Amino acid sequence: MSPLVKIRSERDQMSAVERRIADFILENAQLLRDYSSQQLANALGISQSSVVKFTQKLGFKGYPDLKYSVGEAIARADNGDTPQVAAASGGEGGGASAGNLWRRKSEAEEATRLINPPETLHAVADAIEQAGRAGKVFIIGLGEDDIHARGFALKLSLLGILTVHNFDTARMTANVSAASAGDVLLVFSEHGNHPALCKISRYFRERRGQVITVTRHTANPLRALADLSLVVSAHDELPYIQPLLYQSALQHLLDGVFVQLCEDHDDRHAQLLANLDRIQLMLEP
Amino acid sequence: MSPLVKIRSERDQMSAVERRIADFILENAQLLRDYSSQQLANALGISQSSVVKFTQKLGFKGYPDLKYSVGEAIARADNGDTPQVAAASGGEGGGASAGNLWRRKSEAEEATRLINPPETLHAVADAIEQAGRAGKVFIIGLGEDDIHARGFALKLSLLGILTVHNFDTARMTANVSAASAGDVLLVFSEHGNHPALCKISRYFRERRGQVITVTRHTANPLRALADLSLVVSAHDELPYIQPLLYQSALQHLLDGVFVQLCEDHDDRHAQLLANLDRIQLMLEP
DNA sequence: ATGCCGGTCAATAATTTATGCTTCAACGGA
DNA sequence: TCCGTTGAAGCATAAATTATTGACCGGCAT
Repeated sequence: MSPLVKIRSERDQMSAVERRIADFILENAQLLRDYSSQQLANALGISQSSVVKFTQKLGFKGYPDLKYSVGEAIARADNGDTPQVAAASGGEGGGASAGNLWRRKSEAEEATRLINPPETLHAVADAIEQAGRAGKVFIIGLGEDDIHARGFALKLSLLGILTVHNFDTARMTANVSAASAGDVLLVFSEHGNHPALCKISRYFRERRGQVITVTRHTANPLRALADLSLVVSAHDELPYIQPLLYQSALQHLLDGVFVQLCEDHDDRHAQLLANLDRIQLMLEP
Repeated sequence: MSPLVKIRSERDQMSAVERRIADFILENAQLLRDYSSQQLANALGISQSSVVKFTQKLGFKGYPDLKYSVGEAIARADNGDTPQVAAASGGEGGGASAGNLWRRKSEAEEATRLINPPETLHAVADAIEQAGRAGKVFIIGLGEDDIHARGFALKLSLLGILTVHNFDTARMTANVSAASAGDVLLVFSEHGNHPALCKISRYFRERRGQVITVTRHTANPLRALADLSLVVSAHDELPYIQPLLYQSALQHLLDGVFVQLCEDHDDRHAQLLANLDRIQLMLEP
């Protein structure tokens, strides 16, 4: 995976100094070739050890390893971009941004996949499965987040998992008072700092329920409350592109959980088939 | 020029030791990543200084410089066959299907892009833009289709386009009676054979409104009624995968329309920015 | 034969990278 | 509010990697 995508994806979680390093590398990747860790540190007015620690935190063996990887990424990009442009311009009018959109989405999806360990996905799927067997699944999201909340709730109900979906904090607060141990609350909140959602989550935990949050990959109050948290990485300078990336990456993440639910549990799968059949019948009588 | 080509071209004029270094690098370029100059020397049973001298003779600044260049060359070369990524993501539990899901989605998105001519996308964007300027945009979808209807309606309203969204045929029927020329109806229906939606569309046409349908790429009654129709292609044998593909491809299609709306009309873009700002303010007071 | 020359190496200097330790500031709980 | 904890950042230094120096050796032309 491209180190640049990785840096980009973790940028939001970084400290100030780390973020400066990240930005410098992202903007001057080509310069890295001639920079030692010390020079990079000087350029930013920070200590050399910070640079090394930065690289290690990202999972590289050390500074030379990062440098080498960035070199590869640049080389690949130089080669990868040209055919892409050709394909896009050959494809359709206005296709430049269309092809580009697709590429950006892929990056966001990949970055998102990387920051959510498979164990977490498993754990989330398991928690939902358990709750579906012995309790209830509460789902909430506001605004655009409601779209995903709604879609996911629909899917869970197709699997025969009882879900309580709300898009209104007042009603959800009321509903949550019926929660008990073994239940799960799924909170969708891009920025994770909506006070009402935090309150609901806290209340839910007090009632011994398990809280799963889905937010951006930042340190946010909501996520801090979670038993399990799914995180999304998606960035773009263009304000009308970034939400598309966020939603696409989030959707991909949810799809992953859904697939796992289907594949890990044969009975869920069977239930899904039955429900799909039933719906089919309803649609064309 | 590629360092590997350079090495090969000068190989014939090298001394014995140099030639052994050259051969080793040419045959094991990928191993170079993890070799220091000392390790390389050990592997060949020669001195480390010979390795350094070798690199300098070739015109590199030193060993790390050669190493970096070789890294670039490899990255450029194995453009296309990168089994590492697939293997890596396929490694973990459930990862196989995760990587596969991604591939299938891409295929569906591409297929969908291919069957929707850019003129149609343009026409749809234009129609919506017109309606937003001089009339109303009605949006309806049932069940899972409602998810997309809802999401798209939300986006349009961010662009300052007045939308009337319904997920209930009775209410929509009532609303549609307020339609007039210059209005647009956007109908989401995967299979396109819901009688009530057909009726609503017909009624809408009678009132001189423009009907845009979003359905599967099949001959279906709803699509037959459309002034403009967007179509989605997405197939999979697995019943729990196919809906994911459908939704993903559909979303991508809608995103394309949305981007076009943003990019073709600066004022819409400006409106979007203003609305995003306003929302931002509301979220964190 | 002998002096020159390119090639190699061991030793070592120079540079670069990695790590241990300290300080400081922010956060949360008593 | 105070205190203990935590984590980020820098400094000093150890470790490593890389580059250079100078000595040695064998071939070769003078």
